[in-house]
Amino acid sequence: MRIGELAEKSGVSRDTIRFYERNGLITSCTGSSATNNYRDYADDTLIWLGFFSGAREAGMSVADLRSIVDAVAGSCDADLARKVVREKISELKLRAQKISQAVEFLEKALEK
Amino acid sequence: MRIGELAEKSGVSRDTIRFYERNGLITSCTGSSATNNYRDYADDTLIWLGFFSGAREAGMSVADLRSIVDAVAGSCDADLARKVVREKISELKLRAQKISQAVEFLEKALEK
DNA sequence: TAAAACAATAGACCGTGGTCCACGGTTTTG
DNA sequence: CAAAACCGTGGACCACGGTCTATTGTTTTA
Repeated sequence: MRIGELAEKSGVSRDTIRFYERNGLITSCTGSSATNNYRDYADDTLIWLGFFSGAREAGMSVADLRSIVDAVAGSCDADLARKVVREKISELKLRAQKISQAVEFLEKALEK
Repeated sequence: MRIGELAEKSGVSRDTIRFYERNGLITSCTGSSATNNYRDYADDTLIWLGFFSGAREAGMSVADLRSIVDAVAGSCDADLARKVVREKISELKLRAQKISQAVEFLEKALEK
């Protein structure tokens, strides 16, 4: 899949896709048909991009995403990978708590 | 209360407090004892700062906080104020959903 | 009363997360 | 085959949320 199609399907702009790639969130094999150097993306890149968009809205940084990708896809050390992912999960849950507290504060403000 | 004490008690740096004030999140009456122009904060500023810290971690922008403060403290129009606050609450809940989804994605990644 | 601690302002600076050119090459399409 | 549509790179630019510095003025405190 080329960048335009990926952008279209994922709802992530070409520029942002290139930005993510520069930052190691995704990879592309430069098509083997050597006449051009267009990026070629695997189908599952779409899945990842979907996750990234949601995760960004959930408050994760690009660096966070990077470390997840490195852990999961990099497959350096399975145990370490799991540890990284679990860590990110608990960070997310902590953030969810902060949200509850903020909601609570605001609801109290409404009551008054 | 002067800025140093407020910073100490709230855990928010002096610079950030002044930044928040510049951005309309808090106000101070310049002490009436006119020899200096030191900021003087009401006690409840501490409460607000606590909320702000949590809300920032929850992913709210300074502009979001500004509109809440304007609505609640500005007391322009009570109904409108409630509307603004409810809106922010639902934004927060949406974000919480994004978090659940991200957690779900990551937990699935762990299973594999 | 002198030094240390605190405060004010203005403005420079920083990382993050993109977004937007400009320019040149490649592919598609009518 | 020419024009339109697409892609690549590099670098400028942007908003956001602070943070830091310099300079000057005010309190505290020993």
